[in-house]
Amino acid sequence: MITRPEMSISTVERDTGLGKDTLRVWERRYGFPQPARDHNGERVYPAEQVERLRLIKRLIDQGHRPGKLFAASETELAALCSPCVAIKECDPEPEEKLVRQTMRLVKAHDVPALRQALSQAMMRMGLQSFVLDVVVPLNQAVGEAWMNGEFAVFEEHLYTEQMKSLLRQAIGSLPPGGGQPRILLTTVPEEQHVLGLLMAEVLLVLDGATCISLGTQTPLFDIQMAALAHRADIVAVSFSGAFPLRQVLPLLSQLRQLLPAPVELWVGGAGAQRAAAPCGISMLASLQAAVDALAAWRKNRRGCD
Amino acid sequence: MITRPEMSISTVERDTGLGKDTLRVWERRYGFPQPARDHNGERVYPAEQVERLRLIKRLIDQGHRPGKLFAASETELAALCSPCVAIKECDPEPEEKLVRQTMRLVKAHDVPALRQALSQAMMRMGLQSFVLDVVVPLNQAVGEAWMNGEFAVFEEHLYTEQMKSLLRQAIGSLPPGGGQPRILLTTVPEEQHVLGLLMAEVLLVLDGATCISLGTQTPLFDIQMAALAHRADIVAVSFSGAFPLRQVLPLLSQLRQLLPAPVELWVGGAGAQRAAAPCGISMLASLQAAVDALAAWRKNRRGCD
DNA sequence: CGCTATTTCTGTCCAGGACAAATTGGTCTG
DNA sequence: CAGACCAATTTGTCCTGGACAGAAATAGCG
Repeated sequence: MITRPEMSISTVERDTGLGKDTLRVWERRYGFPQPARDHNGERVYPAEQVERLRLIKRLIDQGHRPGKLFAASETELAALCSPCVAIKECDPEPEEKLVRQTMRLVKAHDVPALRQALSQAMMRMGLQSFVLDVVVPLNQAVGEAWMNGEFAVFEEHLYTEQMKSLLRQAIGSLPPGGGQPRILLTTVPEEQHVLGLLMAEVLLVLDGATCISLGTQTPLFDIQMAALAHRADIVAVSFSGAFPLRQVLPLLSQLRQLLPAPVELWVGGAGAQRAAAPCGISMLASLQAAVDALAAWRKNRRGCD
Repeated sequence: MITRPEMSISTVERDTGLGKDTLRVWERRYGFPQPARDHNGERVYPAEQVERLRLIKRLIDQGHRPGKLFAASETELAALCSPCVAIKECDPEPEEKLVRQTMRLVKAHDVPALRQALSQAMMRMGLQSFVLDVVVPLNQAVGEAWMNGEFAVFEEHLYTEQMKSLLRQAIGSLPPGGGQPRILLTTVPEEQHVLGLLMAEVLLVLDGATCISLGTQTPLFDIQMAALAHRADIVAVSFSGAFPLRQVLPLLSQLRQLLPAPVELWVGGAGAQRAAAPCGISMLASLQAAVDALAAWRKNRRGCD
């Protein structure tokens, strides 16, 4: 039997990523959410309101304004489900078939088949093509499916976990490569999505760079120390689409200031595509851009030395 | 040049894991921390106070009372550095040597050598012994080193990342194993440490169980849905030592209530060792206990069927 | 000494006010 | 009409200070 427990304000904060203050001020200003109160006067959020909050959060992270969102009620669904479905229709390539098959397997919870299908495709297509032509659109498709409610959170987790495992294994099987440049990969605190980092690492190692990955959520100060300790030529950080856009630029400026001038700062991920690049920071709009940037670095460096 | 930026209250919250409310109430009650104020009257924490807060948090998570901690000043250091150093002295086993070597390599930031040393040891000792006799004490040693300030955060990240990579690769190279029981592995929201889960997965897969990992931070409700969708016999969650002890039991009770009665709930990790087990929940004090529990499950199940 | 009742400790919640940064919209000028 | 500049609005976060429940510690008693 499935029960939907009611949630306290801190549980909702954890679950939606919206701060307590924000939740309270929305209630005060917009009249939503409107939680019940327990015997002690504390807010108790019904599951359906939390669901809606998650949706709203996602849309806000995409650039919508809260004021507009709280006005509409059914229109939201339209604004939500619509994006770029049309593009897919006219794309019956083999990669597209693989994407759809993968989605089906995730939905069917068939882990062995999922694993095998992805692994096989990777072998067949080669790593670079697999990452660029399959993993990228797949991530996007999974993200959209989650937003539409077609995927539950645990299904997205399942996919992510399998893909992480696969990419890590691929990286491990590559020659360690002690070549130039030395690239430090990580994310800032609060950003826990690592898939983009892994994809980048695959491509960069394939091109002979030395990658040192610190995983996610390294404090800025420690990124600085790590860059020095590992004599990194480049520090690469990634922001997912879910990362609050407002915080991106201040964080990058601070990090840029912390790093020595000769160390380049590369920024990738969906969050990077929506922010303007301050001086001294390379915003990479795609993974291909990262590969290009690597080539450019080498060309430039050869000229300098 | 290394600069130590001053932090806003939300930065400190991110960095220390202490809530804004807690920080403010500590200031009000204990007089620490005592941040400066910016032109707008907002708190600005010096880096040294944040450092101290991190330490205090760690000690509180270990069971110390805040009231005592705020009283002492130099005595803390003693209470901090002391634990179980003595035990190490009388343990010149080969595993112990490997642990120390690994610590040295992390400290030297020598990624290739670190990778090779761990990989070699894994091959030589075999997976099970490697996990039980090397990874477990190594994790503990790294944790302690971090607490003592011997390791920086980024060094701990580096170690964790390498170990995750290694264990994942090991799991990938094992036969996928479609045997009984089917075990769903994950952590609750807020708990982002995955190493314990990976270690458990290695041992359980080695013993022929089918493991489905959802990675970290799955909402309870989704754990429930995943358990049903994957027809799990067992749900295993892990709590690190850094997880607020107070929240463990309520979360477990709620999860236990969500899961069907025949599905067992196993709890591991340092956080599990310090909590009493409610009815219907198995607290596993060690990884060995997990292996034993697996054997017990099989014995019990054979009797039932 | 073991067990219960009371007190202290401690984290989290609440209300409602304030403010700065970002966005929007309007107006004026070239 | 494009673009620059200023005003109004929106919006997230911070603040104070009070309250309270549950855990831990202490006291009291059989």
